[in-house]
Amino acid sequence: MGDVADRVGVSQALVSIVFRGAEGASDATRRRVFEAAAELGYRPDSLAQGLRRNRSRNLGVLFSLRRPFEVELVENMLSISKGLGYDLLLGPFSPGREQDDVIDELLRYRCAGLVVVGPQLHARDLEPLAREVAIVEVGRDVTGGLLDVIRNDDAVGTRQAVDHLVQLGHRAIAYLDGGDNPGAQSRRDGYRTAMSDHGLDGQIRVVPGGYDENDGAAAAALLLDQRLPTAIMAANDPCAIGALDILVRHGIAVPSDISLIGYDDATFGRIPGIDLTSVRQDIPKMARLAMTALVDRLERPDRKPVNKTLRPKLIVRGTTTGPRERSVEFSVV
Amino acid sequence: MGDVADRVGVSQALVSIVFRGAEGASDATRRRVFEAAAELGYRPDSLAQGLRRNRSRNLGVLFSLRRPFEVELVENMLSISKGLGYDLLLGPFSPGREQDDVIDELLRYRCAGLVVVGPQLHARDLEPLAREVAIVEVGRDVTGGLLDVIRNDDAVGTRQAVDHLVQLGHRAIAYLDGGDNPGAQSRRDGYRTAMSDHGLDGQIRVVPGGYDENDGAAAAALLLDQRLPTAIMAANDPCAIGALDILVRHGIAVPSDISLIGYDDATFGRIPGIDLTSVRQDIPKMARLAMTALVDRLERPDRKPVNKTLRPKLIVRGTTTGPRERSVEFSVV
DNA sequence: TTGTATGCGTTATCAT
DNA sequence: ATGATAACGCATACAA
Repeated sequence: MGDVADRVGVSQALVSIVFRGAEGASDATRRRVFEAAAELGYRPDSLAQGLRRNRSRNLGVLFSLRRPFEVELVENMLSISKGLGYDLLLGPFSPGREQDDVIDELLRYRCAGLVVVGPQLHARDLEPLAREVAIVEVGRDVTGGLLDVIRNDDAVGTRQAVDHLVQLGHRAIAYLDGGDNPGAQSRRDGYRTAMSDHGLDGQIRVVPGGYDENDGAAAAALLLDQRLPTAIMAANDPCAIGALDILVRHGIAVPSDISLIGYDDATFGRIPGIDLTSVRQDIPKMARLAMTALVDRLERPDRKPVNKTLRPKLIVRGTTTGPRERSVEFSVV
Repeated sequence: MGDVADRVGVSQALVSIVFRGAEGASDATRRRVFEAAAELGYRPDSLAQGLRRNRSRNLGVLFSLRRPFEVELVENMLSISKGLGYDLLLGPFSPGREQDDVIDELLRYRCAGLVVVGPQLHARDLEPLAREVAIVEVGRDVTGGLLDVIRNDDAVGTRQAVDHLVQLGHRAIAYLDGGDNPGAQSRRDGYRTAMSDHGLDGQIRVVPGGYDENDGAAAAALLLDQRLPTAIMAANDPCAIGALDILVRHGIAVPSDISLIGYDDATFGRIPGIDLTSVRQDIPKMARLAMTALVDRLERPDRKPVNKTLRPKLIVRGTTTGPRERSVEFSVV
């Protein structure tokens, strides 16, 4: 920065003003500073900036690189935070790097706020941290004390899916569970309650599964050993995809033999040929809410925690249709 | 840090020594420093550290969050860089953030070295930068001037795949192309040359495609309008998966009707039910080579550029088998 | 083994 | 509108 100042013949302070877009510099000076900077290939030093600024302009996000839903969320957050004038540092979980490690690294970079997406530790482990940094949880099932929470009404989502299937005439509807992943419990509860409300208690089947293709495939394999349902709901899209592959490879056509519904409806990871009926979470909106909640909290630390629940929406596509005749075989509870 | 020093009753410099693990502090002091730090919840400030150290301990990696191969590479690099004592900053491409922007942000954080994975700009655009920071390219088809290059012998990979299929009796082998993605040209060339070497010039069919499921599905759809081959090679795994879904949905069984081979063999994104025959790139090894090349260059800036090409390995799994009888129909060139 | 002093690049305060 | 100067948290050279 000194070089630029020398080149223009002004003080460092002025160059700083120009680069921050702060007031107190003539237009002529601004132009000359930018010119000189371009010629010298000058680039502001984020490290020094962060050090000097009392309140850091760094935000961090904890997530899993392997979950399309989270990746898409992060992509949205990246552009939003840029618009808000913050740097968003990525803190991916990876083999051997658990939540604590990632948080630690992010904090070393002076992140004043953290968005936590994945599951990992329980929310209560974050509460103490919330006194140190602003924390927003996304997609978890918690109602935090000090934490802001942006979540999806997962139970409503699975309920919509059940309603849809029942309306199509299905009764034997199996659920491929999401285990202890974020939102999984609500989704499972929503399925159970909805089935019960439709008088289908006897048809409730929750198959152990998870959030990735492996889990879906394993769950589907379990189903194959038993009497098949006429419809399957999966805890999320990758799970549905994994199940679908197993089904198809065993000669079971979707949707003519079995209807299939996923959850998330992330555009990334969506396989066009499959055209999966799925429960959509409004990812761009969740990203925006999370980032604004975080920034808002930084500006007003004593604001009372936000707890925003979004309503998902079933997107009907090509993997659901009415049950075959053989479904009658199951209809007797 | 001053707080810790006060608490223990020593100077800041000593605390610094202890935290860096440098020599010059008694064991007793070390213990007391760590104790005090734990009590106060002290955490070293990466920003200040980076600012003070002349040679930064920050590295950066440019990649796409949406490509499983690259994500897996990055996951490996994360743990490796940690072991080497460097921080690896993530610079993901995302909608609206092109290569130049990402590089700029990484450089602001004083990354002394960059690993560039994705395609985006051509290598010649990086050459000028290479005087400013150490740059390692991974997976590209370039032979750089100032840049280190770690790559896979893509042509050998597709050749192995062709050899395998020919050995099984296939002749009508179509190739779903990767467009202008990294490595795609070599893979295509390898296919062409291998086919030619087997006297199958007349069977060469390169279908326009790309590196994700969408591309694979679209390419497969094109194939469906024509006479089907007995085997399909895809430019990478997602492309193969996309094609597979289209095939299966049209009642074409894999491998009994058509054999299918992918490329990359990343464990992440691998769908267990599919059991795809694929050309494996040794991702952990590539990650290690890239990181060590980068660190090595930082320590010896004048070292002449490394250009390491790894040999891929065909992993035969469940999607390839001998052609059906009807393949005879194509066997007359 | 330990302490003192200086500077990294930037921002912010206070002058001018 | 512009300049001088201190301070951010830390690492390092040097002195003790």
